[in-house]
Amino acid sequence: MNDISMQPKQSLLDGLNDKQLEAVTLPYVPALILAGAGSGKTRVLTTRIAWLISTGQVSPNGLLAVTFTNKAAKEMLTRLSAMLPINTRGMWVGTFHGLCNRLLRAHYREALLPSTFQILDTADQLSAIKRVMKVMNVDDEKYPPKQAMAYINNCKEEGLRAHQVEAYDAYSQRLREIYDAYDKQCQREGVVDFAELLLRCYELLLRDASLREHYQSRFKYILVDEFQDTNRLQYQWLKLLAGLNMQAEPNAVFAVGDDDQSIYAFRGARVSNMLDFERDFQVENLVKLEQNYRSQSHILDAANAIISNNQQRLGKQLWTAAGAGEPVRVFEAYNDIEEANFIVEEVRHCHQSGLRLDEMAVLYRSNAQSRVIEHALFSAGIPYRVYGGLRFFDRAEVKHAMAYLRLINNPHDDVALLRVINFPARGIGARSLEQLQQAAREQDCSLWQAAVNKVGNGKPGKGIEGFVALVHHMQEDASGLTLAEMTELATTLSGLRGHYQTEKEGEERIANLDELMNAAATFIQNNQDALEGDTSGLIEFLTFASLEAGEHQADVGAEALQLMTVHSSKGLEFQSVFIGGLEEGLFPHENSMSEHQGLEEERRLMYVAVTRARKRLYLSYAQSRMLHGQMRYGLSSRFLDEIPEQVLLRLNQRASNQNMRSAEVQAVPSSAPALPWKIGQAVRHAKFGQGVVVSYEGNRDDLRIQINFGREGMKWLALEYAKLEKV
DNA sequence: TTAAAGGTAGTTTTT
DNA sequence: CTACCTTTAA
Repeated sequence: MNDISMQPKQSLLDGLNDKQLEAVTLPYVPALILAGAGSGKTRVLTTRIAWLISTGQVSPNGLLAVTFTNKAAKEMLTRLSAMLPINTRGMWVGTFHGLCNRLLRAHYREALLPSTFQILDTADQLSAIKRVMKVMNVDDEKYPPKQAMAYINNCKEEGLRAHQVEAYDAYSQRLREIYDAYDKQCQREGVVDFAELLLRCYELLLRDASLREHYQSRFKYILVDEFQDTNRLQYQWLKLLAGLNMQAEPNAVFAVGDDDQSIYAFRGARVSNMLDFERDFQVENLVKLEQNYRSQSHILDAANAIISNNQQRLGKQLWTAAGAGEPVRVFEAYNDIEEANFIVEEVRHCHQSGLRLDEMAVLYRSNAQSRVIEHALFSAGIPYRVYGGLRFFDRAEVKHAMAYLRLINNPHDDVALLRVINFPARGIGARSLEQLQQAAREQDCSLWQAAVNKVGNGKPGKGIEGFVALVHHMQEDASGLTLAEMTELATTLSGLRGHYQTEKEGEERIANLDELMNAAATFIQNNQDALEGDTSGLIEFLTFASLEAGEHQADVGAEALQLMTVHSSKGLEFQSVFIGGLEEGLFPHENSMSEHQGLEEERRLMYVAVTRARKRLYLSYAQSRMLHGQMRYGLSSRFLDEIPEQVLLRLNQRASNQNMRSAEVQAVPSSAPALPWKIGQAVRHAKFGQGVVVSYEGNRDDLRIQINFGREGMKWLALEYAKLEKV
């Protein structure tokens, strides 16, 4: 079956450093690879797979490699194809969700799912939860649906079903009831949410011993990317698949991660899984990849210095063979607008001296910060690209078209039905929908079944009858068509196209519907051999759309400056990097202060940001900035103070805060009493240290002053008693 | 059934 | 300030 040469290709291992080589050629043992930023992590992971296969230690289908994003999985497969003369299609390389989906499709009966089961994305899930809550008569003021969704997802990510969750007070008991009812509704409608894919798969393997043993003996080698981002359920799943405590020897799990780059605790990631892994699997091979091939040493010095302030670390120090390079540039701006203008100017300089725009990135802690920067870039005529907008399959018109396709696949999919039963409008208002839902409840059936029971096969025209006839019509016409033709059918017959043609700004939407047809055709082309002859590939395409929502931004091609949050910069690298908004309260974000280990996560975030830069790094902050429609005065971020002064180049330093501002401040409070301190004035307090005056409250007799003390937080002080001195 | 008005919240995000 | 959601009115 595999006619691969048994001798290791020397070229495969060429150019690896000692540590990388050690990791790649580890024997059949559990291993933890601590891979620093820019240390060649992906290379080690893929070379390990290629080495295992080409030396005949395992066949391509005897290993499983799991990642978090489709991008990472795709990257791995591409590199593998380049290294090995094999067809990588069919290999178990994919995301947690993708692999679980694959397993559930293969064993849908054992998993108690219909063969047509569909996947709910976040928006679908929220609307499903709202529906459950309405049926249960839950007060959505007291129980916001978003919160209920977070509760449900958290439970699932902890591996807990409703009956396993502890709930002592009435409030959480109610949440538990919602969870239970929601799960039942999903089961009834044949849909699963993202977390369900994993939990369902985990439970299946736990319950079905023969299935479990089959996969345990098949996947002797398991490789995990970004291990620091795994949540509890994902780790449990891995342990189960590896046969930990079930076999004499667990399978060889090769976990690659970087505790210093763990920035997703807020969505359930547990860095502690790394320590647990070391203990649970009795790891004797901890390999640290510390040589960095990306940045010059001033940048690494800054990164190392920052991260060394964290207590909870496995410990690691990046180094480079490249030279010291340029110093880290620091700019203090008067306000957010000046900061943006500074960035624009520097980008222009770099660009003029030959650096491509897409070799530069502006990073920020929160999306709101991009506005001002975008404005400045737009005025300067510099092309830019913002990451993180709507993705292709998330667009409303695409979701509508997909809902019709879902109904062709399975009309009992209530989420899909509700999305389009009256879109385009066909006279089914809230009233008739209410009646339909009532009927479905009474007959304990899907909305579609209730609709059919009511109107039979339906007649063309308006209302529910028309809708039933439409879906029947689609289903009949769809048989025998290719996927692209089916998509065409769904968008025209439904009236979607017609609807957007009459709409003012419908042109782009029509273009997206056309693009969807292209996507369908491309999908079939790319998956020809994976799809069996007689299927249209509809189910597979629907799954693809849910699991891979596509690129974040539209025009990937053009050369443009890259704008993104620090989170979305993870894994990327740029010649020049700008990190803006380095102010207490913004970065580190004030909300993180009250979170458990929140500051350490912010620091890791800063570490990720700094290590994106290859040659040049700019750090900037503003003395004041517009936030929530209010002027905010902040101190510079503590992370700046953590960088040794000798690697910094301070481009400017303002003597003190009030100089620039006095003129403006005097004009603001017309009716305010004479104030001893101006807004923006830097002050010192005996207990809280240095801070900045932010605002006042009260009248002459009872005047209170708000001061931003940075790391001590925002304080209100009675002016009468507070002992303040000017700085 | 749509449009306008009002209210509210406002870190980070992949699947 | 502004984007988004819900309610309310035509």
